[in-house]
Amino acid sequence: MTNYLDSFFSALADPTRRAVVEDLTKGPAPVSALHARHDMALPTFLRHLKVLEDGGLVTSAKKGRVRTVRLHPDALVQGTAWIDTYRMAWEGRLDRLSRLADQLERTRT
Amino acid sequence: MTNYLDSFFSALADPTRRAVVEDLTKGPAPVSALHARHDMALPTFLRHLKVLEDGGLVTSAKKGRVRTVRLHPDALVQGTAWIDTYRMAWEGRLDRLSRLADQLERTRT
DNA sequence: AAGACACTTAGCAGTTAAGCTAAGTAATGA
DNA sequence: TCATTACTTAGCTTAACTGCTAAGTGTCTT
Repeated sequence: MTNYLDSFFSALADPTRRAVVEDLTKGPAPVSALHARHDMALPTFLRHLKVLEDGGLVTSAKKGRVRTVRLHPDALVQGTAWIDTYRMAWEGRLDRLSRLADQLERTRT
Repeated sequence: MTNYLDSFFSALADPTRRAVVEDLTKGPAPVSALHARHDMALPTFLRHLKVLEDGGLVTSAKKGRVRTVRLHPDALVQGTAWIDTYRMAWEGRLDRLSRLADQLERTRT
């Protein structure tokens, strides 16, 4: 019952981490550049990056002394799959409800 | 910087709570019916329902001694709005990248 | 009126999360 | 080679989360 969705959604449940995802849509960036716009200690920030990486949202690679972080391809697509499934089920239900309402309406007139 | 997305995403970061959302796509249900399929104490389960309600995913109303829980209309739609925004930005970027790749390809030949 | 039913509240225990500082390692640049 | 840069690791504190049990409140049902 527990799966990668736990870590995907908890990764997004924090404003700092969502801001990082937002930044990364502009392109890959080194840790230090990402850290620059957040007022917190580097080790704390690195923990956030690890959470994003564990959640499958970003990947990173180190070259020399610089670690470059980038959005994981398809991360957001795959992550929304769960929501989309139940969103469709729910919206389908709403559709059936309105068809039912239409039928009742027609029966009455 | 902190907003309702924090509680929306953390509400979904738990398998029990996602299962409840899943159940509710079939229609509204009383607390006891939802609780029946989860092997945990009722107070614990009620806490999960509260997290879902705080996250704007479900609403509930009590009639007599029964509390009926239902999916909040548009909850999943609104909740995916954030992801969709950055998903589009990211996919747009990928599109630009592939156009660039095409151009480079053409330049070389 | 009394018992059963459907939550509800209160409070406790163990675990995980988010922040910090201090100290360490590996790669550059002068 | 020595200092600087760019992380990295270790360890600590506080707060929040997830589970429990025990006891309480209001609503039926008989």
